[in-house]
Amino acid sequence: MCHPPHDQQTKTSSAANNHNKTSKRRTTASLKPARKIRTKRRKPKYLSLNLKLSPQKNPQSSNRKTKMAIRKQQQLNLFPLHPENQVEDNRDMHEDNNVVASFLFDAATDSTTTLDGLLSSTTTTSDESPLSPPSLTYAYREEGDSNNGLVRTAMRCKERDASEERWVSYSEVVEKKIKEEEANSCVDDDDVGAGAWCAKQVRGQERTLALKLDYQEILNAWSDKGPLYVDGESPQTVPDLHDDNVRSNYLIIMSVFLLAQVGGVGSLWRVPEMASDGGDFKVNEQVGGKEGWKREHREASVLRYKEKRQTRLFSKRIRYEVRKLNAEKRPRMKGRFVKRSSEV
DNA sequence: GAGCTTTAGAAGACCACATATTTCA
DNA sequence: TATGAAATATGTGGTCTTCTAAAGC
Repeated sequence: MCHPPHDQQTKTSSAANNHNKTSKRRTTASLKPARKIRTKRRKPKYLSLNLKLSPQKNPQSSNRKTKMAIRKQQQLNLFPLHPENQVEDNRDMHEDNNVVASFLFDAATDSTTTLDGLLSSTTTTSDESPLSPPSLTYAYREEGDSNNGLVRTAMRCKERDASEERWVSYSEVVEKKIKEEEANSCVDDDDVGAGAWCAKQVRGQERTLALKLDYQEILNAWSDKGPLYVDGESPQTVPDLHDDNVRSNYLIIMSVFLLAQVGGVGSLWRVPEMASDGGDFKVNEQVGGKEGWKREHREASVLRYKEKRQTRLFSKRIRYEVRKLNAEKRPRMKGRFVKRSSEV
């Protein structure tokens, strides 16, 4: 259950208690100097939307204001700004995380790779199936052989040498590809469109092609596929990952989120072509052209996305206002509901 | 740098009960 | 097939506890 932000009063009171205890200890051990005041703030342990919630609540003091501001900076950016609205603040995060992202997605060296394959395959090695999509595990096995190596690699991101840059901008690759194809007089204008996996074309070049995700493209592609949340269904509804269509869409969402977190928005994958029925994603080597995304459709999608983004709400969603009212009226003891007295 | 203590804050548990949903006759 | 009763599931908010990352020693 997702609760609203904790009551500040509770926090302050418990903090006050702690301080009392501390001061007591200090008096007994007065010879020792008091601890220095912390200068750094801890990072949030878990992903929290708390600061996205109810931002308009009246702060009770400027102290609290600054506290909240500091904490806000620490929150993960669950819904990062659209690339065009990004500001410089993100730069540091990108610098820190791009290495992780590059390593995560560097696995995609085969043109047959799909997001599905990339995310679901965890044990494949090049020995087992040379034709199967390269797995994330395989990516790490370039350097190690642990099954959970990828995770460790991600965690170890700080240890990686910054000079070990493997991140290849998709646009660069596409440009190269287009130039090559233009040189061969067989270029298709729209080939830059969503979802071209062009590892084949660049294989053999100096660098291994990294699987890239075009963040904007994915969001645009998703914008006309309905909300991320399943409105009107019970909150217990979870994606049926046995359903190929659902799984594909779900994986895309997760990819967007993951990329937003670890890779920023600077350089991202291109999304595979989405079928017209909104269901499956297909890797189509003949993407673009007349069968691919039509310009008008894409513009409309972008518009829809922008509109949705403008009107996005971060407040807690109350499904049943009546229950809220009832709960508010319900008697409590130390925050817990208690039985109503019979006289009422 | 390892190992310990302290601090602070996120997350989750807890409660009663009205309402929603499902099942069955 | 329609209806109603019974059974079951769900959601709601304030406070407290637990857990744990980070800082300090």
